Amino acid sequence: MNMKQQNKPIEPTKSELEILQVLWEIGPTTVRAVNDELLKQKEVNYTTTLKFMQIMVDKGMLKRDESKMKHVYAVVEEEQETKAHLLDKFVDSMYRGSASKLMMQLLGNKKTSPEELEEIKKLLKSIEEQ
Amino acid sequence: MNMKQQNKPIEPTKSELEILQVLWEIGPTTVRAVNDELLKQKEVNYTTTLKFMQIMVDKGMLKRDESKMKHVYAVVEEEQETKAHLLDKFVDSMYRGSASKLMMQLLGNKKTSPEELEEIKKLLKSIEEQ
DNA sequence: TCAAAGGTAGGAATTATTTCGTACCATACA
DNA sequence: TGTATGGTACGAAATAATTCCTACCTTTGA
Repeated sequence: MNMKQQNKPIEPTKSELEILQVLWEIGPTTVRAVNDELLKQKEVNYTTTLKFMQIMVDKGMLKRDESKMKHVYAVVEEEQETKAHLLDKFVDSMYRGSASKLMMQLLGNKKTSPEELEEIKKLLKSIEEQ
Repeated sequence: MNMKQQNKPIEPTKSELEILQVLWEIGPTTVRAVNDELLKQKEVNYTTTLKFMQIMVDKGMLKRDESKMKHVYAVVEEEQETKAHLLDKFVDSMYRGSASKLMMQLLGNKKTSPEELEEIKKLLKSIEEQ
């Protein structure tokens, strides 16, 4: 039942997002390699990761090269495109689409370190200067 | 089966978040009023909303005044506290905890309007001036 | 050659989420 | 009083997400 959804936006679940993160970081690779990365963060069985990646192929989130025995999986959509969409969804659902409200939250968030704040100021300054 | 989880952070599902948004906006109120608000956005049956709100009481996300026939529901945790936590979780899972990376995404996002960008610049400028 | 190692496929169980039907209770008013 | 209206409670069904067991296929090396 190959349910590839070409045009619909990619909306990964929590587990799927973890796998996407790994693939974004290390590039196209095998289930084994992805699972090894995930194991650095949490307990997870090889076949569980395999199953998720198969489901993700089915959903059209990943594509796979089956020409070798060790299938190689790759993301379908670019990292920035997927993240832009997810961020947009987040801003919509949490801040009624207001990016500046999110900003205020971010700046008021105790978890945001002074170093991060410094980075943000630099970023904005560089934009100011254009 | 009253499973109130006092100390664990509140992690609402999509539907639960929609209900929280309504309660944050209009304050403590009845299922009917929440459902009326939700109906402005989507089709939803009264008993579905009721069920969610009962589940949310059970999870310790809402509290309820049962002294009158029309129960009045209120959020347990402050809006800003919940949002700070959810934003933090989002930054962690999407940007490895880097708020400035999120910022860059936000500023590069085509969906972010020029007005929003102006707001953000103002916000940062006011911080600069401190 | 044949057994171990390491792949994939697919089913099935469990839990979480979403949805709503039905029963039952209280209030209001004809 | 008794019926319509509008509440809550509860159970159950449908779907999505998570997890892992088992079967089976390839490769490799003793």
